[in-house]
Order: sequence, then structure tokens, then C-alpha cells
Amino acid sequence: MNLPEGKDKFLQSWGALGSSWGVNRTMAQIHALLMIAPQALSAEDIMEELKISRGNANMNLRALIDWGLVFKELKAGERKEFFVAEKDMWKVVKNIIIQRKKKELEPMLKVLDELSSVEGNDPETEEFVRMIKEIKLFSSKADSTLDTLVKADSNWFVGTFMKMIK
Amino acid sequence: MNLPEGKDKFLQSWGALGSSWGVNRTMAQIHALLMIAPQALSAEDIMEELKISRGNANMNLRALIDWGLVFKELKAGERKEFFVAEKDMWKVVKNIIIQRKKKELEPMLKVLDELSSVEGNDPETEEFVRMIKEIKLFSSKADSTLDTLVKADSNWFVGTFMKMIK
DNA sequence: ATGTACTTTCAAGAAATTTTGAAACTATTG
DNA sequence: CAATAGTTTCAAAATTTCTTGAAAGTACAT
Repeated sequence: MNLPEGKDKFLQSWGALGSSWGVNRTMAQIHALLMIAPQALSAEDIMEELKISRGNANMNLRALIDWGLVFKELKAGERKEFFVAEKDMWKVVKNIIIQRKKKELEPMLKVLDELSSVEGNDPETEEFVRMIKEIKLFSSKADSTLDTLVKADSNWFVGTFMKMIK
Repeated sequence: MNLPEGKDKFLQSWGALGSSWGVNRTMAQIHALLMIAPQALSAEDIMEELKISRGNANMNLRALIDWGLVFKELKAGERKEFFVAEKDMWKVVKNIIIQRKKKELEPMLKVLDELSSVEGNDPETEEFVRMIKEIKLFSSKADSTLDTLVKADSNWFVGTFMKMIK
């Protein structure tokens, strides 16, 4: 397989993967493109490679920067901005965990807390509260496990953890 | 808070959570509804509680059954089918991991394998292959970690693992 | 074998999400 | 300060995804 084919296949697959993870196709593709780029790319370069509009490129780049997956790079003497991706896969995943934990898991824990105070002694209420508590317990555990995971470093993840759980 | 309010809030939140995980709102809500139900519900019950059409209920129930998150239950003497959810949170998460691993991670590993055979000695190709290999290495590790996690039992997860990583 | 109770399918419509592109904005240069 | 180079915004258009509902299908009961 040659480079243009391979690149295209990678951009397609990464984009599709994004879709099933609630990340829009273009955002995933911009990220993919920057990950395999040997140097920083300009908005222009990205628009051209992915055949997307300026607005689209700009919005998704901004979102990627928010997630800590892409950084702006200013080149001396150049007026325009360039972009580079975080290329350390462990950091990429860590940032995603941090963001999603904050935006999804934590608010859910808050809701579950409120819900466990529902009152009543009919079977429906009892089952409701029982289940909410089970979900809450599980979620809190997931939450602290993720905290630990995020604090841990890559070596630990790929080394110790793997051996330990074998 | 009373039960109808609490229930509604739970259905809404769980539905919203689903959306950010590539699961459609209705599927997540049916799942939520069944998780908190003290007994099995019929398609009819579900349509009514969630105000959705028969077709929608049917399709999403089928998908939930595929994922192993919901089961059909036949009541003696009743012609219609009833549905119950898997209520053990650990099993719920395990099934989701199994399915997504199969549908997303494994195909991606295959693609990455093909891509690492791209040939060329310009910097672009070199960076491409380097990055693909890094992603592949990381993904394989994630893959086997998930395998182990899935084999492990709930007690292990909530007990040993938590203490160990503290 | 006909009627009845229920489930499944799927094309068309509705809704949600994504993308575009042009105008507004900002910063730099001469 | 006017021109230039670039970035940002956002309403409208395009696309994708989800939902509906009615027709077809299935299977049980009489």
C-alpha cells in the first residue's frame, strides 16, 4: 500500500470510529490528519486535505484545542497559525478521559445523588431507589478508578497493570 | 422528590448520556426504564411510558437484546412478550465492553495492521508508519487489558483492583 | 381455516446534527 | 490609516440519524 492510499484509509477509519464515540467525523479526521503529519499544518492545509470549509475547520480545531488534543503553533515570520496534535497516545487517551469524566460522569453522579432521595414504600419506589443506589455505587467506583488511572503514568499502564491483572 | 419526578429525571439523564456515547436516546431510555422497573414490561407499557411508537420500541428493544442488556420474558398464559433488563451493573458494562471491542477496536486493529505496511522513505511516510505503529501498540494493549477486565469478576473490580491502585 | 393478538418491517417524514460560506472581526504591514 | 492576511462567527443548507405508522408477517385459539 502506498502513502496516499494508507493516509486516506486511516482518515476514513478514524473518522468512522469517532462517529461511534460521539465525536463528529470531521473532528476525528482533523485529529487523525494532524497525528500523522510530520510538521504543523495550517488551517488552509487541513481544509485542502480533508476538503472541508474554512468554518468547519476552524470550529473543529477549536474543539480539539479545548480537549487538549491539538495545539496552536506560531512560526516565526509567518502570519498564519499552524496546528500540531498531541502525539503521545497515552496523553491523548488521558485527556479524553479527563474531559468526558468531567462532562458526563460527574454530572451523572450529581443527578444520582438527588435521585436516591426519592421517598415512598411501594415496590416501584423501592426498586427505583435500590437501582439508583446500585448505579451510584458503581459509578463512584468507576470515577475513582479513572482518577487513579489518570494520575498513573503510561509506563505503569502498559507495564505493571498488565502483569498484575494477568 | 417523588417517584414520577425522579423517574422522569432519570430517564432524561440516562437518555442524554446515551447520546454522547453513540447510543440513541430512545435505546438508552428503554434500558433505563427497564432497569428501574420492578417487573417485566410489555412493549405496550414501554410505548406508553416513553411516548414512542411501536416500531421504535420494537427496533430499540431488539438492539438492546443484541447487546445482551435486555431479555425477553414469556409469562405463562400471556400471549405477549415482556422485557426485563440486565440489572447487574458490572454485567451491563461488561457486555458493552465486549460488544464495542468487537465492533470497533478489533476492526481498527486490523486496519492498523494493513496500514503499517505502507512503504516509502520520505519523512511523511516515515512519520505515518511511526504513528500507526504507536497507535497499534497502544490499541493492542488496550485490547488485552479489556480482555482481562472482562474475564475478571465484579468483586475483583470493586475490591482488589481499587485497593491495589490506591 | 378464520379470526385475533401480537410482532416485525420499512418507506417516508421529522428531528437533530453537521457543514458551508460569506460577512464581520482582528491583527499586522507599509 | 488603508490595505492585506488571516481568523471567527453564525444563519441557512445539506446531510445524517431517528421515529412514525401502516401494512405485512406470525402464531395461537377456536
